[in-house]
Amino acid sequence: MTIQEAAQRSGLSAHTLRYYERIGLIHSVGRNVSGHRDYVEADLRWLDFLTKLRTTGMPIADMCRYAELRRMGEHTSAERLAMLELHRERVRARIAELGADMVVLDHKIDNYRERM
Amino acid sequence: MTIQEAAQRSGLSAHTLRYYERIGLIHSVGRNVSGHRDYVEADLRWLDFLTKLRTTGMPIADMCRYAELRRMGEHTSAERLAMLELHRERVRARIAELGADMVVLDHKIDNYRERM
DNA sequence: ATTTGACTTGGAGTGCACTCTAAGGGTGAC
DNA sequence: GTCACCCTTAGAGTGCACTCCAAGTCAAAT
Repeated sequence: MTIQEAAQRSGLSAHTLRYYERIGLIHSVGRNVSGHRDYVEADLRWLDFLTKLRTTGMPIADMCRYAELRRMGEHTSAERLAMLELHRERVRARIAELGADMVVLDHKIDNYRERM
Repeated sequence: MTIQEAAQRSGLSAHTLRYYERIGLIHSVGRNVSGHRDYVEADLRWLDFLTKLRTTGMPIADMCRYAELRRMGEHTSAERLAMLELHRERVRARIAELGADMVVLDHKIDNYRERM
């Protein structure tokens, strides 16, 4: 799969895919005879997971750490699990915060409606 | 109220308060005899509201637009209401997205747990 | 009277996450 | 074979939202 196809399917730009590889988020994408990147399904699954971490607000630096642990093998599972659990807690807190802020927003909107 | 007190109570830094004023987010904070900023309760309430918009992800540019409409008076209520409703919709979508992503995160965590 | 420290301004600097450019090489259609 | 268009790399540039700095003013404490 070419970088354009991978970009299409992952929702990331080709620029971003190269950038992710450069900083170590994606390890060893294959190259074809002419040196072009050749993505496989496993790369796409990993990209999807990375994208989930990103859209839920994990910093790139943490994602790099996670990717590094993953490359180091099975014995890093506990640390990876801990990272995910901490992240989940942050996402949960973020959802709660957004929910609370939306209540304020609702009130503000009600006020506007009443005055009109 | 001094800028330090306003910073303390709003949760923003003094740097940020000056920045917000410079870009037009906060209009005409009073000055005391020596030219120092002198915040009043109404400023604090406005800052709290601004902070809600920020933490829910509204871009600074949109907040400036909202602040500008507010300064223009009552006849801009409809446009401000429309902005808030659009923003609320985005926040709702964001909460939904985070919730969906958290389900994936939960599965991933379950997988780790089972394998250990 | 001098020191300390908080304030003022305009403008420069920072960190993050991309995003693009330049220079060069490979590939497929005509 | 040549044209259009893809790919490669290292490195520079961008946009956002702050965050800090320099130079100067002012007020209270010693």
